[in-house]
Amino acid sequence: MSTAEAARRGVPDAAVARLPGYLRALTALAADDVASVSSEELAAAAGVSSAMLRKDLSYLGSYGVRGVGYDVERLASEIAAALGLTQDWPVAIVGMGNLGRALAAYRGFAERGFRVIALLDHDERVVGDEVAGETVRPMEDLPRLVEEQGLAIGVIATPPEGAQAACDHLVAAGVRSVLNFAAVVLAVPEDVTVRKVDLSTELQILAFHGHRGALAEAVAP
Amino acid sequence: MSTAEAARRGVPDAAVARLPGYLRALTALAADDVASVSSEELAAAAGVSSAMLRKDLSYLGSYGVRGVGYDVERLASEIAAALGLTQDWPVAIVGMGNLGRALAAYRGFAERGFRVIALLDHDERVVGDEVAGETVRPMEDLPRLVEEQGLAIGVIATPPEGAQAACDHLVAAGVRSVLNFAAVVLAVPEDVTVRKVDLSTELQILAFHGHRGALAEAVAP
DNA sequence: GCGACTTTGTGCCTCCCTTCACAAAGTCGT
DNA sequence: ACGACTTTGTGAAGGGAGGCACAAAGTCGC
Repeated sequence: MSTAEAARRGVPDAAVARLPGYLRALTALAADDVASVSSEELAAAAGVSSAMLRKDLSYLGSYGVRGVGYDVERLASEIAAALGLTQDWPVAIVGMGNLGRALAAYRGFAERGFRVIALLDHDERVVGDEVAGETVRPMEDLPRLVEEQGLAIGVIATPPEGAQAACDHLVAAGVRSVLNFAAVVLAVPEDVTVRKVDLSTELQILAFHGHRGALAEAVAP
Repeated sequence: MSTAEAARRGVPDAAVARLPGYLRALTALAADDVASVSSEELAAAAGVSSAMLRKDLSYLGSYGVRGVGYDVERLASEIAAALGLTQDWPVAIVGMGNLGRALAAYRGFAERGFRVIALLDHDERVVGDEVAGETVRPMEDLPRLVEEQGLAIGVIATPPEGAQAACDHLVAAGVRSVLNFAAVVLAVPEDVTVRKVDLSTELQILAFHGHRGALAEAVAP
């Protein structure tokens, strides 16, 4: 089964969400000059069960060797290919408030072909400011960024009120992948993919578990 | 069914993860002086189906009125109670690099009873620095923060190499809820809840979808 | 006070994901 | 060259979550 076939048949979303974890574990192994790894070892490194790892990898193809395991370099490159990480992914960050500036300064984006090519804000008082060595641009620059630089991913770091407008700008310019840090549900055409990251939600889920743990203790000590 | 009963019976994790979204939508409605809302309307605001919303809420109890809908204030307060947001949740941020400083400055934490009570770092060259109006403390302060201030949630914003050590410090001090921004899988005792937020993973998932979209187009235009 | 209407709460069904378990396949020692 | 051993890849079973559809329950108008 070729990579193209696998992509056409469709990898379950749940499996896709784990692939980056496998890739990271493999990269770490490669850095330690490990040449080969079993599903058991790799699964432990990625924090999943070995059966799940094997099934996930089987969606991509047969890249292991029975009785031996997986070639680290080879598997890493296959996963990277499946994720589409062989190409460059230009990223723009919209909203230069506290969070936006933090994201602009954060090095995590630079990994794996994600390049922050522009910082934008709709507020003309912020446009022109220098943030993390880049000049903040107006929203009107978006269409040009898409056409001339192949901008593909937009990161929304605006306050909740401005998020939908920012998203609309991105979509109108042709961006079809959005990472949303604002605490709102964004409405988008169905060919646009949105992923949401919300610190407040995460904390509230943690609160539930902490709360629940304390309660369970009180009920059945 | 009382809240305590509901908590004992157990709300599915998938439902818990959506409760913060409902709560946020309700808070927005309350701010607009809306007194009552139907499952259809609330579901739309939270971006889920009405059937799912009703099922999720049914895990908490029967707080709706048939033929009418839900009382906004009442439901908000029931969800807040279920999530454990009636109490205060002191939070500590560990790791004062780029990301840690950003999180310290980010106001999103202040919502809903989450108070950042301490910023920590293991590097003595950073300890004592002023970040977002707070003095950075050494890791050794953790046990005291737990005992004297009820510290309950730890946020890990260290580089990947230091994340496990930071987590061990938190757990040893008695923290049982951890929000992990580092790109590693943390090993913890089973009574500790860890949630992971990873920008790189999110971007890679977006890359997959962008990639796949382009591929599907090429195959069947 | 009663009937028509609205909207919730939930039993049931379906689908997808995870886990189990084993046959297939390849390696390594002799 | 062959047999014992290891580890993958996958068919089948099991479990859980989401959607459907309707009975139950309460409101509102008359």
